Amino acid sequence: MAQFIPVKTVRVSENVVAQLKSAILSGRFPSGSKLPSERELTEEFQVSRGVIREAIRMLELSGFLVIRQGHGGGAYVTELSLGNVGNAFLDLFLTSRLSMAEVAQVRLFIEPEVARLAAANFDASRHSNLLEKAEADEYLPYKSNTDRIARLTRVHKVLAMICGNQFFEAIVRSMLKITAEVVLKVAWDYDSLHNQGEHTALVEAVKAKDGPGAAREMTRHLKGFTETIVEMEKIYRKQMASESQG
Amino acid sequence: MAQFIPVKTVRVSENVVAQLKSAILSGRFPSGSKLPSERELTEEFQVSRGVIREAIRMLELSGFLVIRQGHGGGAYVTELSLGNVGNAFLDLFLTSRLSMAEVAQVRLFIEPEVARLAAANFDASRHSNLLEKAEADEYLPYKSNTDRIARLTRVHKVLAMICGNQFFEAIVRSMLKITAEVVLKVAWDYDSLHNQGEHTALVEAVKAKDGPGAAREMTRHLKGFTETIVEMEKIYRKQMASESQG
DNA sequence: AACTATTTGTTCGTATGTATG
DNA sequence: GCATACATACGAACAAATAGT
Repeated sequence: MAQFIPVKTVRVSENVVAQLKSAILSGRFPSGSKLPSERELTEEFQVSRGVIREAIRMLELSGFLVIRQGHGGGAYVTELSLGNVGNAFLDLFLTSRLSMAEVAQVRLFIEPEVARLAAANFDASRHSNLLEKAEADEYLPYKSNTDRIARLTRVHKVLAMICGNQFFEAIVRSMLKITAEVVLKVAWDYDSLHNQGEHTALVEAVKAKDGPGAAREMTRHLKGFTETIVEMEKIYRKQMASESQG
Repeated sequence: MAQFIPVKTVRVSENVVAQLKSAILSGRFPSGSKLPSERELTEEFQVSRGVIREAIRMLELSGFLVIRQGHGGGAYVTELSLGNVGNAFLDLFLTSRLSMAEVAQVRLFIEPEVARLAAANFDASRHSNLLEKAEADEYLPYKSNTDRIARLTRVHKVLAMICGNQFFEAIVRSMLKITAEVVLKVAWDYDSLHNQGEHTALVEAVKAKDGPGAAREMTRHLKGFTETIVEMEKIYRKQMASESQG
């Protein structure tokens, strides 16, 4: 006898999410196009506006939509960003599911390979400006701490982009995001992390398309502050714990 | 003159999300505890139900909450799962932002290292049963294709767990998720991917705590089907494209 | 610079579904 | 079976933002 499958009472908003998502994936709503307005969607789906809004909120959070208010506004389909995986990783770190020691171990293994690939893939005409500017900007005056961190991580980001593998790029950016979170909140002793010209040899090796050299320099560079950043995590965790008391 | 910063009109539901999230992170709502009911939250935050629901929906999607209906139901705080990053990666793949070639390149680089770490970290008393069972189950009869795929990936998952770094584990599981998606939808020629006993040498090396051997076996194993899986992606993309027409 | 139209943002009241005891 | 305590869903209204006239 054929088994009956238990009826999974699925939330209406989940159904709407699934339909909209598959419509987007199928190309019916290409990147840049606009979804029907909330009121039109209520008619098409025959559900209330609250349901539509929940669905849109979820697709917005996943990075499929950006919402604009007002005349000509609405839900616009957008290119998925590599940054989204970073948010998921950051949440794991925030809940102490991931430790900085683990992040550091992965960085030490992956980033030298990324540097090697970047060197192999380096094309002076396309990448020179980007890379040189990233390094040159590092020690220019900065406005805010956020700004400061952004500059110190830029070389790593650019290399991840040049390496030609977006999976690697997403991973690297996630690790940088976690590292930045800690450094920013601890706000302590940035310059023990980076000496002036810390990235120079690395950048030179990449520009010379010297893969092994770039990998070696990246390893040296990362080893230089692994212990520091792991120490910073302890302070960070304490800080978070005490903030929640006060 | 001090620059004025444009007033960013933040959504009320975003504010609620931020407050709830920080309350959870602070430990005020530990894993397993229950948030106040929607109606109570309405009173505490002084906002409407709809806003509360949007906020809860977002926190649910991020993996912080599970919602249960009925008496004694409500929003329960839950441990964040490593699987969440997998969803973000899968979305990137679904939107063609990521190719299977990129996934394969990362797998070939990372999984041998994971195998090496797993071998180094292997503790017979804790891991033997898990690992042996994972391998033994591979060629047992299976009920569904989903079931089938789950079994073929189990050894990889177990090794990622044993390796002792959850960042690596999250990455490996993400790559397996994408691979499984393709294999499942193409539903074609599973057995060209895995010969009987494909994982035996790998598992033996790990049990012998032979790191380099485990890494070598993993490399051999992955090389064996890299081209196949990249070919399968082409079929997969075509299939998706034609489905959206019909 | 003011007006108007469109669309999201937010609220409230109400009704229904679902699981526990 | 029934009461209770939840989430789920609906509909009508008004507020706020934004682009064009």
